[in-house]
Amino acid sequence: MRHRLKDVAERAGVSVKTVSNVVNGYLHVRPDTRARVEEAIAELNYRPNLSARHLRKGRTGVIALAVPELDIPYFAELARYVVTAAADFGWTVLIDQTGGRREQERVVASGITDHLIDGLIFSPLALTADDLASLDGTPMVLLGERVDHGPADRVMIDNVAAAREITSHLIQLGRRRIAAIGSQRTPEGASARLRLTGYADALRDAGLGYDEALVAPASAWHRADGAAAMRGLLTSGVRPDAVFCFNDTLALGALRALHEAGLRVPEDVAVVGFDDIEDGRFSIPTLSTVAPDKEQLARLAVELLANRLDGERKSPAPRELTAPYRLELRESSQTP
Amino acid sequence: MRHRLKDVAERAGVSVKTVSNVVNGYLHVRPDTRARVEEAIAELNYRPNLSARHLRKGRTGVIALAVPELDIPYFAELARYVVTAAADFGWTVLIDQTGGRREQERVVASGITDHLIDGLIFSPLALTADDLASLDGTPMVLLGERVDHGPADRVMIDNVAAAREITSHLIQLGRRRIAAIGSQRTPEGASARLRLTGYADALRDAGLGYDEALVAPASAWHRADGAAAMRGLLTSGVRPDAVFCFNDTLALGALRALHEAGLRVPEDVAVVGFDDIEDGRFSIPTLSTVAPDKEQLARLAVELLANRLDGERKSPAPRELTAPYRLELRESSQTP
DNA sequence: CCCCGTTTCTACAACGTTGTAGGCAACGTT
DNA sequence: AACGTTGCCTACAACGTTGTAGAAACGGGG
Repeated sequence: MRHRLKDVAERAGVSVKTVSNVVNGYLHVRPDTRARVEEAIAELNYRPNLSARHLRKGRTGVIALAVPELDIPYFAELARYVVTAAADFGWTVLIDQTGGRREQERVVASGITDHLIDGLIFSPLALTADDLASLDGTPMVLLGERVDHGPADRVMIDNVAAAREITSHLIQLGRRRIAAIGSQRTPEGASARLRLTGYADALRDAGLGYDEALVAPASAWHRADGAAAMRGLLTSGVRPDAVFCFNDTLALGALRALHEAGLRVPEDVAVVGFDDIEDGRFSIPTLSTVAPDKEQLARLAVELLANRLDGERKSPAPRELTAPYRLELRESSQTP
Repeated sequence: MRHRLKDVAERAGVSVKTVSNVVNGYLHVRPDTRARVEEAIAELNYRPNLSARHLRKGRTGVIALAVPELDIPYFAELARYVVTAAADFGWTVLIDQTGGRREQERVVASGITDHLIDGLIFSPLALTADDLASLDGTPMVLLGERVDHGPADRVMIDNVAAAREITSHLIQLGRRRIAAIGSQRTPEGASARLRLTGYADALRDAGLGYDEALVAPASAWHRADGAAAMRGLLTSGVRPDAVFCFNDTLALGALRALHEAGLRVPEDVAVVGFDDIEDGRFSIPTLSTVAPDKEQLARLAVELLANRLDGERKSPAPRELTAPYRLELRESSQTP
């Protein structure tokens, strides 16, 4: 049922290599020979065996994308763009979930890699710089904001500036007791640290004090965590008039908690998030947020990986690229 | 940098095959030989070349999951469960996006398949029975409710019964003008047809008439489509007191449109959806929905595929399995 | 002490592909 | 007419792995 070059060659009355040449678009094949081969290919419904091709060529045409969780909307949207961008390079994308667990991230970074993929685009949460250093040199691009990974190609957005900008927006609305949800003390919390820095910077710029009581931690960044953190803030008596949530799912959870508490958004409390996931465009109220250019992030990551693959031998210095972002101001922070 | 069996063999002073035997856990290897080989493997950080192994073995250890869009939460959640279930069988999952386009679905079903993957789990939207029949027989399991695919292994939930049950729930609330959002006339709309059937059945059971004006089509099932359809219903003057949306994203869009129109949910209009995506547990109000057992769906699909791979030669009759579902009743259909 | 079965290991071939080297015509140039 | 050049094609080897067949060493029963 499944045919090989040899079968096509016999049917077309040429050598195996000639068929290979036709399949690969080699120039010097007589038109009638080419036609005969193509006919045989069609008749047998021949498809190349990629394992064999890749064994021979040393490349597999597959890259992996490793993300913590696929059902976090931000990563799902990112995955979509990466798959699209990779297709432009003729690559297939193998998607891995690490669950954000260091052990699984190490497995993905070293194990799964084995000869099955040409390169890796990686959004690590828990991986340490040491882990990365111990890798055999599978070409890899980091996608995200972990700061302490040591030398590696990387694509990100300026988290500090973005966080500062959206916090300033809240200040310009006249809010003065601005809470933050999503801080993390663990080493995994690099995004959290950067966004917290931007938040604190904006407060300082405006001459507002930084109040520890207004900063709520969230170990994970799911809706449930955002709701819990918001409830905590409300019962603690700090009475915020605005909340900067470190991602959109946290913000959606916070909206829910505010709703349950009978508070109006944005009249009583303004809410902003980070990531610009689709849910935020349809939530009640719609969610103001930092919108990273995900398409650009994905495209840059794929291009960096392509460069790394081509120049593999030369191993140029690691590059860091920054993708743009913009503020997407919607109902949750606009007085109607 | 990257080593082969041969390198390990030379270092350990044994034959290539002995190293292979150690790697594959072959029994008859003397303990001290095994130890020596394992030491060499560790020293060289040897990893098998999967392309070569698979070329030799005829299996790749990779299965593909093809879904229309990864950033549709339902598919993202499903993908997560499939990846997890596949891991139990030692499989890596390659995720493909088809965009629901027939052409891309054909490519995935026949092209990408080529020797790179052992099998395929497929949520087709646009693929026809003819397309499927023309495939070479890559082991495949369909995941979803398309009815006219011809013989193929398949996993699904009973859409008609589920739609009927949740519609009946609305009727039991005392609602009488129950709209439906998401109907489709295209051949792709198999899920839509089944859910519409269940909706109509429930109305008939209750002695309520089926009113064409209460059924709103939606070409895609995104939030924006749900919002648009709901606005259409509201301006058409049919004044529904409940809406059954054929999936949760439609329902979230509908909630948004109702909010904009100043209508209260569930007091003025009750809303229910289908799929039980995470957003619905935190929306305002929280969303009543049909909750398919996604974990079970994924597990059954992977198991069917495993069976199909083992018994490939025998090619048993296609099997259809049904996963359970339950109603998840939340605020959007409960009078507080 | 020989025979036979088991354990341990090895050599070889093959999976399907493509790069390399080279052969044979046909052509244009000296 | 001899020459190099180009176009077209083929044979062979190699990518790294594992199945097969079988050799060598070993041990136990006659």
